[in-house]
Amino acid sequence: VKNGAEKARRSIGAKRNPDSAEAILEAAEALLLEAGYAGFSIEAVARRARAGKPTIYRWWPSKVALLLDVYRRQKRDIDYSDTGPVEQDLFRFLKSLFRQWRETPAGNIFRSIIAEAQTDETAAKALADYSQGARRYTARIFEQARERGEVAAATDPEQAADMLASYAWVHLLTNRLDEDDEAIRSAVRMLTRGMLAGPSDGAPPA
Amino acid sequence: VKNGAEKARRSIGAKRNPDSAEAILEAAEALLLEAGYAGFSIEAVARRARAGKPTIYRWWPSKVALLLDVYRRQKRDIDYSDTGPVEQDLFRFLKSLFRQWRETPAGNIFRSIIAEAQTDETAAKALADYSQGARRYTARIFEQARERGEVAAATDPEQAADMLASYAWVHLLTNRLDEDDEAIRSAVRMLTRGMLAGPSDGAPPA
Amino acid sequence: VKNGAEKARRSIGAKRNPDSAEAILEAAEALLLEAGYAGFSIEAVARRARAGKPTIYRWWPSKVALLLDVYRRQKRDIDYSDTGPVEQDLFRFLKSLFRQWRETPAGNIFRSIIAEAQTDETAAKALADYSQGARRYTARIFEQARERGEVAAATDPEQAADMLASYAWVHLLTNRLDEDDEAIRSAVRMLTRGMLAGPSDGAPPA
Amino acid sequence: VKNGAEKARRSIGAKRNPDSAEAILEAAEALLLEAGYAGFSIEAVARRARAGKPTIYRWWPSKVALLLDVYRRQKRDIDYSDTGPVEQDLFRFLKSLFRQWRETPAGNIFRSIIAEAQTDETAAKALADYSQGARRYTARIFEQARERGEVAAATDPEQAADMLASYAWVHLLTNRLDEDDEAIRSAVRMLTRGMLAGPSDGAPPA
DNA sequence: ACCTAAGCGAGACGGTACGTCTCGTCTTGCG
DNA sequence: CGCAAGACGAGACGTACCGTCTCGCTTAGGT
Repeated sequence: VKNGAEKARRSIGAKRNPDSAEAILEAAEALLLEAGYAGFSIEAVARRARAGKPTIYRWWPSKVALLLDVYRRQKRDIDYSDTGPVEQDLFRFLKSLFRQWRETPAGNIFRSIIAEAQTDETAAKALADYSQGARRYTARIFEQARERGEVAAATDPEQAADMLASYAWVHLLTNRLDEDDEAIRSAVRMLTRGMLAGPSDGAPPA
Repeated sequence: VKNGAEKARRSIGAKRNPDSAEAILEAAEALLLEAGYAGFSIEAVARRARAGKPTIYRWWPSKVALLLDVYRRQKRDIDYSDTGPVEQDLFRFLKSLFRQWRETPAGNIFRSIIAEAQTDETAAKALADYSQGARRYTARIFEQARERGEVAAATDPEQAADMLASYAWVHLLTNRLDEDDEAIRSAVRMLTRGMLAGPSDGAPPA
Repeated sequence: VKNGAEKARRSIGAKRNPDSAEAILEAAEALLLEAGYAGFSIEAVARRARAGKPTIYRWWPSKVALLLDVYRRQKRDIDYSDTGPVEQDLFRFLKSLFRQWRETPAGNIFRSIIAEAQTDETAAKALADYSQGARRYTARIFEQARERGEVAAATDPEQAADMLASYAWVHLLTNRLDEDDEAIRSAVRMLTRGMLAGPSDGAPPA
Repeated sequence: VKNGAEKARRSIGAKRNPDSAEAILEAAEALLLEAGYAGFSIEAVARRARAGKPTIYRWWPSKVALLLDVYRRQKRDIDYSDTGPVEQDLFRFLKSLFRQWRETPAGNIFRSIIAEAQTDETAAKALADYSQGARRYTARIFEQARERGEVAAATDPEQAADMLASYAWVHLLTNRLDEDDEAIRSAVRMLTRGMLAGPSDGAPPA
């Protein structure tokens, strides 16, 4: 990224050197992009970033913590608009999330994180923390809809966000991010309107 | 399983020794049950099965192949009853699925396969095949419900099964298999009735 | 040594803070006493002395320099009495030397210096200087004995001191400082009377 | 040593590959020769021998064990002849030992071993075992002399060997392997005849 | 009845990565 | 300018597995 002949980074005193953090995150991202998760090791990141391993371990207690930081560092371009109607909001959200996961390294990084969490206890914890935060954030779409009176007062926004995220995660994990608009809309419809037969046979009551 | 003092297995001539295969699969399964995917290594399986590593590599070209064999060997005991009402069927299904995942190696095995599928192409293919089959199978609950007129004719059973499976998978992957009955019932309700506000504020239209 | 709750030392201006030097030397000494040379690292000394590593490096350019300073700081309490008879003098000398090496940091410090001198040129020089001095000093026991006519006029006091010191050093280096009195007396006897068979079969000629 | 393009060594079955052992010992020796003890690390040996670190740890439990093996592997050209007279035997022994220590890597290797033993517990043990063996071996010179009636029956051969070895070790450790013949002869004389003044003033009783 | 072929357990091999330790250098911010 | 503090790049430590190899054995099946 910089010129290869750059000077070795040094300590800048008894505080974190942001250059090192930057170099480490960049190296991690590049490795994930070039060689996938298989090529991603603390050793390799250190080598590429010209950083000492202890420097990485100092700031990222585990591989996943680093991975999550790389994931977070991706420029987000997710459409979280919660202006309603809710079905439109959800469609836009899923559409833009799938696109980002498809077209940037973010998707593969997040897949790696989920995979790692199946092996490593601390990874599982880190993922749980992260996904709870994300869930809470997404829940705002449902909260706004509830305030607008669009969805039933009894709806639990977090539960709804959980359901929504599950749908997205599993599509990511099974390489099905290329669903067409109709499939996504249909999934949203099931979440919002359910599937029970009614007077108008499942049409929205209103 | 057998007595610990058993004789060392030997070759039974120029053909595969089924006792060894059995011992290897059993050891693998036990490791997955006891320590999860983290404790699952060819080295550990060989040690526990008192088998040579080459014997494992001879018959299972990769870790994933062994994993998949262990998975296939699992006995399923899931309640797929589709007698209706559909919400009851779904509740029973999730309940028994979560229990099996919690109490047998199946959960850890399945988690492992999902994790491995993020890296390994074979695993991805196997997972795709398997999950499509499972989805189709689960879809029967919704098909039956449709035939009984319980759910709207427009409901896509596979799509519904996909949604249901996503909810289950993500709970497995994030160590949330211990949801109480009310949470499961609430998730089922969201799938079946949706969340939109109606004349009776979210009550089922019928 | 001091109360653990003491305030952090600070600079006392643009000159060396003797408190820090003192704390560093004390910490180094304590570490050598407690854990031997294995536990002696600049890192550990700094930690224990609550000093910054650069402070140590500022005043002691190398590990060896600090080691030598710690050694010089040791109080000696060796019985150098040269009143005769010479075998008694030598026995008392070895006895008190072994005791001091066993019971104070001096033994570990000296071992460390010898070890370091095998690698480090400065240490080798310092050790050579020191040991020559010590040899000359010890030689006085033999000189006095010669003046008293106790030992042969041809005896080279420095050579004898060298032999004596060698015996002591090697016992230090091989953890054999706990020899009983008889073993020490026997060693002294070999030095003084030799081992050749004589008219009275090894008895002193006189 | 061999041509650099040699094939990678492989396992030769469930038993030690002597080629690997050889390559490791050669690499270790070369490193000690070229860079001294400072450049000697398991890591470096493995790199140079094109061996895996575990292969080294499998056969040499510690750095010193390897070091000792390298030392033992040196072609020995020590004159252990015990034909008498004993003073001649001892002179020849010391002379040839000093020469070997001076002119081959053996001296520096042995210095390293002694140094390492000051730090590492297992090293100390290994050195103790080795030096006891060597002492017992050297003691034979004195035993033979005793059988010939040359030295007093009360002489303890091991004690004498200890004294002799101490003199040699300390000369090695303090870079004094270049003593001239007279100094060595004089040291031997002190061991054999002692220093006490006698009727003939220290002359041999016989 | 012999011989060959392949499977078996065992375990060593060259590697790579792990997470921790200490090294000696550097900067900061306070006094 | 000295000081405590502590981050930094570097690299060794000893361990765990990886996937491959060869050994010495055992048995089955073809001749």
